Amino acid sequence: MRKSTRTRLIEAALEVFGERGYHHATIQQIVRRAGTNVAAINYHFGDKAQFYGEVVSHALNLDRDAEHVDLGDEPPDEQLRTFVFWFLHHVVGMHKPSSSLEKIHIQEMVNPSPILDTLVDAFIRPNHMKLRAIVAALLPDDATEQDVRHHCFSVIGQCLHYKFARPVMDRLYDDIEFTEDYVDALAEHVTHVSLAGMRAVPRQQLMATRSGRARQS
Amino acid sequence: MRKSTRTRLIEAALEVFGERGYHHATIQQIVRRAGTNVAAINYHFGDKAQFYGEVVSHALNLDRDAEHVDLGDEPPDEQLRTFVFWFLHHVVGMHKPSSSLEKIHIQEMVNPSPILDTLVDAFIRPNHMKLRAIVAALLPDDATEQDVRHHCFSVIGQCLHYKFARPVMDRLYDDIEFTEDYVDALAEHVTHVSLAGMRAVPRQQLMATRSGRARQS
DNA sequence: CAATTGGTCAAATGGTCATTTGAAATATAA
DNA sequence: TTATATTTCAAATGACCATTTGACCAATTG
Repeated sequence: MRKSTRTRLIEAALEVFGERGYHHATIQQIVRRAGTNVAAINYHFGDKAQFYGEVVSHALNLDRDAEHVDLGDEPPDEQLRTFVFWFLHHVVGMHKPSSSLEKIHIQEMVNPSPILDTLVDAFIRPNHMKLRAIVAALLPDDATEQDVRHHCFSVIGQCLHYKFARPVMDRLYDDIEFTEDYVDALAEHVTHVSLAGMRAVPRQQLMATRSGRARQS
Repeated sequence: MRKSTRTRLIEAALEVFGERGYHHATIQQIVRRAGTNVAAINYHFGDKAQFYGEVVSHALNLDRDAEHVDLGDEPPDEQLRTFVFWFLHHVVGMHKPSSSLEKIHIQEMVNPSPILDTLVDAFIRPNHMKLRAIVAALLPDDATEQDVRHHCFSVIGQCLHYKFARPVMDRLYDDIEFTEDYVDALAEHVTHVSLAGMRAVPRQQLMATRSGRARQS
């Protein structure tokens, strides 16, 4: 027997919401892809917002079942490398198509909806904590909470830039191609910069003289 | 005499497009702020798209007249520090309100419109080239084109993350406040990581053994 | 069989928005 | 002043969208 309308709707919506985001996705596009009509949304889910909630829950369940990045028991610098490779390939990569959850993750960062809270709790925070543990292991013992956070954000920020700034990059350079090997090279670069940043000595002594700069213009 | 309707429209639109982006800004909001009505847009500019084009041109002209970051003739590492402070405070900072052009820059990265080409040519590329020059001066002479680009993107990516990921950061940590001093500290951190990444020895020898990783899951 | 239920459908409704229209007001030129 | 062009306005139009409605179909149940 054919999949139930409800199932087809959720699967179609997963794709469409991932491609266009909550606001730009229209019910029409979803029901057309699911081979039914708009009233089915109202019947099965109430309205668009509740529907989106169901779709994200479904994606989170799929994700729970999927295998996650395995950091093994390697030394922390190797774990960082593994993490960055995983993050760039799955969340940013284009060739190996990101899961719908990861696409929705990106969409929600760009145009947050109320569901972002759920997404942070169920998906983003766990991954962030994994990274935090690695960073904390790499930094000196006296590193502050701020240091740990900032190094985490440096890692993630470098990676996500290749997602968010793609339209700009393509205009700055016309020879960029995100092949699998190229993403490998990017991952190696990000790992290299991040590790160097964490290993270099702190620079607290400079802070005092610095504040005041950049207020020039 | 009162400013012309045309001028008031452009100034109001600069704010509204900066706050909401092209797609989410409505003509209503703009004309209300300008104290006129919707027909004025059609009369003076044709339609919303052309109007937006005029607004961006106007912002670019303002920017041309404004003073830019002065990198001086300091050593390149100091120039990088200056650049990062400037970028974080102006493009990312919240307290010192970004110019409308910088807000539109961000909006266009998130939801590109056809105007992005213009924006890249007139605003983004010049700044990128400034950063490129600094990065090239910091890297060893045998650094490849790819290395230069990637280090540029690492700098910018770390900075922009504090703009794009704010909704997520606020949910991960409830004690972040983007005061002026905090942005100073962020800038110092980004500079530190970036400099460390550029000074550390290349890692070409690792590349070969790396490709293949992260294809595990 | 008849009646109820669960599910699907095409069409209607109502809201938001950009865009157009035609009249009114204001400035400019003759 | 009169005539002409420019600018503003309130209201209409039409596109797109989410949501609702009521009819219709098919399976289930007594």
